[in-house]
Parts: sequence; C-alpha cells; structure tokens
Amino acid sequence: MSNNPAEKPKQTQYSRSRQKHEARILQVAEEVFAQFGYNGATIDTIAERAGLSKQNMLYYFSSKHLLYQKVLENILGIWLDSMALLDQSGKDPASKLENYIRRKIELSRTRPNGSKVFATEIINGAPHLSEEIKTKLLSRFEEDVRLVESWISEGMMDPIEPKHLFFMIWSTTQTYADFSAQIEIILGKKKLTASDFEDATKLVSRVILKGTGLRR
Amino acid sequence: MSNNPAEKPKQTQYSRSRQKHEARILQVAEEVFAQFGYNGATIDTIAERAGLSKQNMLYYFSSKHLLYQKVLENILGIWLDSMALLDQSGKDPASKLENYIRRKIELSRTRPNGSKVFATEIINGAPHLSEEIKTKLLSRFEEDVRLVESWISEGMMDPIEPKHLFFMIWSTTQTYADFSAQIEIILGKKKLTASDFEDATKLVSRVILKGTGLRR
DNA sequence: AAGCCGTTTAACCATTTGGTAAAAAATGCT
DNA sequence: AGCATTTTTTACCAAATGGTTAAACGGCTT
Repeated sequence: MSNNPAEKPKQTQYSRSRQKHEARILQVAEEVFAQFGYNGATIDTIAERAGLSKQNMLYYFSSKHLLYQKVLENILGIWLDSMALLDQSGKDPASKLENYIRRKIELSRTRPNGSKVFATEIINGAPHLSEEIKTKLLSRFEEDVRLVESWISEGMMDPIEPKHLFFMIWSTTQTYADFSAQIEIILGKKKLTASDFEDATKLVSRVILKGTGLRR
Repeated sequence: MSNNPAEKPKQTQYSRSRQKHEARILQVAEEVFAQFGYNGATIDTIAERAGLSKQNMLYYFSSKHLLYQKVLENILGIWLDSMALLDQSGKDPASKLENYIRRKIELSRTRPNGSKVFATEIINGAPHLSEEIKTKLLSRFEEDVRLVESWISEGMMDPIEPKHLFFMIWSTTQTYADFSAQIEIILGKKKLTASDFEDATKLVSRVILKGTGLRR
C-alpha cells in the first residue's frame, strides 16, 4: 500500500489534478474577492469562473470563509517575504530602500488582486485577520524599523520617524494596485502598462530617497 | 397656502425633523458602509444604528442603492473642494503644497469613514461612480496638474511627473484613514490621536517637499 | 473484471435580505 | 375640533445565497 517511501505527499494522479483545481480556484477567488469584496463575492460566481459547479467547488473548499482565509494567507505570505527585504541584499541604505520600493511596486503590478483583498480587509477593520498573523507581521516589521533607526543614528539619513516612513512607502506603492481604477482614469488608459509602473518606481524612489536625505 | 415668500424650502416642522433624520441616517450609513462594504452593509443594520425600524428608514431613503449614492456624493463633494485647494491661498509653492497635505490628512482624521467608502468604491473598480462625477473630478484635478507644471517650468521644483506626485500625496494622506486599523496595530494604540496625525503631517510634508526640491 | 476511492452532480433547504402594500398613528393647519 | 398630510408600524414576500445529503460517476489498482 506504499511503494514510494521517499516522497512525502504521495503524488498520485488524483492529488495532481486536485492541486491544479485548488490553484485555479484560489486564483479566481482572489479576483472575485478583489472585485466584489467578501460579502459581494458569491461562491457561485467563483465556481462559475473557475469552470466548476458550486457543489463541486465546495468539495475542494468546504466553505466560503475557508476559501477566503486561504486567499488571505497566500498573499500575506508573499507580503511577509517582501517585507524582510530590507535587511537582505547587502549594499548601502539608499539601494536597499530603493530595492524595497521597487519590489513593492512590482508586487502591485503582478498581484493587484491580492493587494486589493488585503486592502479591503484592513479598511473593514481586519475582521478576518488572526492574532497570530498580526503578531508575525508586526515582529517582522519591527526588524525593519530597527534597521532604519540604526541608519538614522549613524547619521546616514535624516532623523524621521521610521514607522511613518514605512506607512508612506506602503501606501505609495500599494496605491498602484488598490487604486488602479482611479489612476487609469487619470492617465487615460484602460490598463496600466509596464512603463507606467516604471515611472512610478522612479518617482517614488526619487522623492523618498531625496526626501529622507539618502543619496546613492 | 404660503405665507413665507422669502424662504425657499418652506421649513415646516415636518421638514425640519426630516432633515435631522436624513442627516443622522447618512452619517450612520457612512459608518456602516465603511465597516462592511456595500454588500456587507444591510439596511437593517443602518436603520437599527440610526434608531429607526427598517421600513421607516426606507421611508426616508427608498432603497439601499440610493442611500449609498447619497453617501458617496457627500464625500465626493468634500473631496472636490479639498482638491481645488492648490490654487487657493496665495503664498509660495512650498506652503501651498504643505497646506494641501495638511488638509488632506485633516480630512482623513475628521471623515475617515467617508474616505473608506470612497476607497472601497475605487478598489472595486468604481462600479457606482457616474461618468459625470468622474469627469468633474478629472477636470478639477487637471487644474492642479497645470499649476505644478508651471512651478516646474519656472524652476521652482524638481522636474517630476506631476500626476504621480499627486498619486503619492493622495495615498500617503488617505492611508491614515483607510488603513487606520493597520496603523493602530503598529503604533500600539486603540485609536489614532490628534498628535499622531500631527506627526504624520509633519513627516509627509517634510519628505514630499524636500523630495521634490521645494523649500520654504 | 471488480471493487475502491476520489470526484461530480442532483435535489433540497433554511436564512437572510431588499423591498412592497396597506393600515394605524402622529402631527400640523384652518 | 376636524381634516389632511406626514410619519411609523404591521404583515408579507420573492429572490439570492451558503450550505447539506446522498446518489451517481469514473478511473486506477489488483
């Protein structure tokens, strides 16, 4: 009843197909939750867009709430990784901050729906966010704050409140995902292009670096 | 049938009480829509918080959709006014921009729920926003852009894309309303205080002014 | 070929929710 | 006081929606 002792999750034909389905559902769900919010999204809509019947979808994710949790977990995982970026790549502060900004905007470009789901969650008062994940995000964040504080105390940048600096970076970078509808209207485009995101990256980096007294 | 020819809307006892009710409902509705989104908000909840029966509330606003429209119109009106600020108060560019930022953050403090409703609306792709109001916002905005362009061409500030500068200002200032839940967690407070908003104003102004090469 | 296990469908259901219709109660006006 | 107008309540309702249960289906292994 088991002749592949090395592999952990067995990998049958079944589980392969299941993985595909689950991945597709999660992707579609992210879209739908982003567009309609938790309450506005119906499991019917999600199932339909994923090409399944409602009951069949419920076979893979037994409730709407659970599905939403998974979607949220997914993007929060990515978020967490992109946060820790600050104390990665070992160059000067300016480059680090610039890379941080670049990555954040890149995330807005590649995962706009995830960003929107997260944004809506926060706007509504984070009703579905577990304490566990909150504290995880928080502790990861505090490392970044300490790093910026050290830069300040070493006189490498202006003495500003690091927390508010991060609020500024997060908001300016996420706005290209969350408020894309508004930005598209103003720029007169149907959809933001890669070069729009490049413009954004350049401007945000420039203003933040110069504005905090960092130079490359 | 009319013995007060001067006043326009008659002002009977009825209409006075009606005004009060409508104002209260609108205020509560803004709260509830901000907290639960359009679909998550129920007219029952709104009515209850306003101290009325559902049916009675429907007497004042005949449908949920209409009520939402009114809430949206309300804040958009305020938005429009705060936009035009740029070409108000006739001092130097730096002061003007700083005032603009200050006002925006002030709005985040005083009308956080309106901001949240608007934000959710945009995140969801602005499904309820009429073309009329979009073009109005747009034309008002373009005036501001032209002003900034003139500052640039006169060498008063760095040559940056004004549109993106505004995206940056809007996002950084609105984040104190929209993402207050996140910010509160990070700052470890139950609710943001006036001095938090003051800190925010100072930092955002400082970074943006210095970052764009403006000085007072 | 047969049975087993994972998947899909069919039939159903209880609750929630936005909204209607009409009667009853207040309130203002002459 | 008596009538008209406005406000509030009572009684309903149809559609939408999240979810359950059980039966049918299909392919893989022995």
